Amino acid sequence: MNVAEQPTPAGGHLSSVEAAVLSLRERRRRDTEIEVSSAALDLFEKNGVAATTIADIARAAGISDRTFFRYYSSKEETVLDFQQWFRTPTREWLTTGITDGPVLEQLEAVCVGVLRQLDGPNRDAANRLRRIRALMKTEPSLRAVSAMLDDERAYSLADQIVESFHGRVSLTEARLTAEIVGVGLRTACQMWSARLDNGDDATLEGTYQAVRSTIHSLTAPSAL
Amino acid sequence: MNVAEQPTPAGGHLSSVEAAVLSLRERRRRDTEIEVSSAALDLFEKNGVAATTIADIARAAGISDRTFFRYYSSKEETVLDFQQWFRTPTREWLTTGITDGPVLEQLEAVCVGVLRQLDGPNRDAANRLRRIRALMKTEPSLRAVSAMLDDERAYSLADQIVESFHGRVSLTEARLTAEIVGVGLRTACQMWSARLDNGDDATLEGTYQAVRSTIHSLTAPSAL
DNA sequence: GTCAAAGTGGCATAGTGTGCCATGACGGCG
DNA sequence: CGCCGTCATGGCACACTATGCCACTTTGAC
Repeated sequence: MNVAEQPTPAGGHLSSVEAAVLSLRERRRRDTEIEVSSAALDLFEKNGVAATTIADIARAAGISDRTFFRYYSSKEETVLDFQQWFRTPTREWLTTGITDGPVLEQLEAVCVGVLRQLDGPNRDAANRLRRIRALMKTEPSLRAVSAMLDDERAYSLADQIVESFHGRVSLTEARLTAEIVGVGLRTACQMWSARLDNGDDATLEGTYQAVRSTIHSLTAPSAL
Repeated sequence: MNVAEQPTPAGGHLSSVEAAVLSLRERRRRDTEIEVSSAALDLFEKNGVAATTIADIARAAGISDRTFFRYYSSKEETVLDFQQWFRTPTREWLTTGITDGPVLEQLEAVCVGVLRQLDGPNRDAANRLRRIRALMKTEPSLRAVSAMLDDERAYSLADQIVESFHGRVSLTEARLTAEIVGVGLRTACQMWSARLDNGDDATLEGTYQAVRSTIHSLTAPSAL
């Protein structure tokens, strides 16, 4: 697992395992993705999301409008693809790492692993995440597309869980598990970003743990 | 509260208190909304969402394209406005009905009240909800817009909670509360719709209670 | 009846999203 | 090296989405 040529690429994409053997084409695609994503983020910060057109982004990234849509299906997605960070670890868990403990805890452990990466070795990824979260505070269209993507991800994650757990988990449980983790992650990111803006130094992992325990205390204690 | 002229309008909109004194303008607007919403639902069921253009809907509803955008900002929203059913009861709770019990439970009680309406006196609203849920199973764009609206609603609901509870609830708790209830409602609607498709007869309220207890058991029991 | 406010439709225009096709680069193979 | 299937790109065309502007009508208050 010797990652030499890309000591974490500019965009802040997680350069975990997959950097192993990329063909030239794949590497160029990766480069273009980073170029587009990073150009878009700059433009969004400078002019706002609404005032930035796809043509602007494409020009700044050195590609044609037509090609833009072969990479992303909307301008908002260009900066929201950080959600992919969870995809590979999740797939690995589902294919080889399942234990017989509670599903929710296992999934949370996977996420904590990713967050720990962001707190530690993957600072530029975390910085990019922070810039995006800052934008999301003032850009409803980013929140909208983010909600869309989150939902789609939770939807398909639930299906994968049901399949991988082979009947031990109902679809309802899987859906709720996926959604609860999603809510937690989203909220943790918001809080983390807010705390950093206040001058405090918070970690993503720590913030997520706090959120987790808040969820716990909200749902559990009310005797009923 | 004598509702004479509209014994629950075609579209299935909740005709609760607000039907009291509507000016002519307001009533015509309501009528147009129902006309559009109902025409859109028919077209979506017949031709699919993607194949239905805004021009189609507008023509079917007897308005111009330009006017369409003064009612809804996308074709998907025309059928997803049922989320508004929760708005009035929620506002009433926040302005006059707050107790000092746990926030989550209070909000859940509000939602259960709405669901009970749908199970009982407001059958046509429930039927409309079911048609929409059926569409959502096969129409990703509807799910996408729905996720967008849900998120926006949760976002603003959290702000309102913080304000109304005047410091007794943190923003984080409010956000999580709003999101958890949202997740529960969404999941309950899905399950309810799925059960009806299976021939079982489920109530929205009962399904929601089941979801609620599943959330409870997912988050609480893992000792830790 | 008069008038301000609001709703409506038509027009123009910017931006979004996709199919189609020609061109050129990649990568395997003889 | 040179051939060729595969893939990525850019340009073009086209349909749809979305909004601003303006003229016209309706509503509702005086």
